[in-house]
Amino acid sequence: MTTVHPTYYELVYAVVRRIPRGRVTNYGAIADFLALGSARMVGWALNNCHHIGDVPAHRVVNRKGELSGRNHFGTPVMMQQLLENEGVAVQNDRVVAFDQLSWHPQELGDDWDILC
DNA sequence: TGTTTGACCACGG
DNA sequence: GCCGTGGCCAAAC
Repeated sequence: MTTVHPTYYELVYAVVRRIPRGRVTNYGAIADFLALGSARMVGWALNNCHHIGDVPAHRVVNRKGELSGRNHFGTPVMMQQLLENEGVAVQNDRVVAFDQLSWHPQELGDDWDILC
């Protein structure tokens, strides 16, 4: 591991940590905000998020609002339970009123680059 | 070093 | 409105 500067994972994790409680976002929004890589890359990064432990990956869903990553949690229902615990209604492995709960990283403000 | 693989997205048919 | 295809970029093999 010679690379010392923040990896792409770090950026993704940082954004995911900033997702407000009770809100959800999608992979494309994160990738678009970072202006790096692609939505696939975000999913790939989240695949390794278990290595971190404090990343609320359950707040990240695909563009359709489906819990596409539920299979990567301990149990398939864990992701849904976590969301419901935050007040996010989930039904049929899909976030209800996803359009309303959808959140974009740009909501953080222009100071994000500095915070990073 | 080239190929394969992803928790995706947009587009066209 | 569903299905196939291409694009995207970084890690693993």
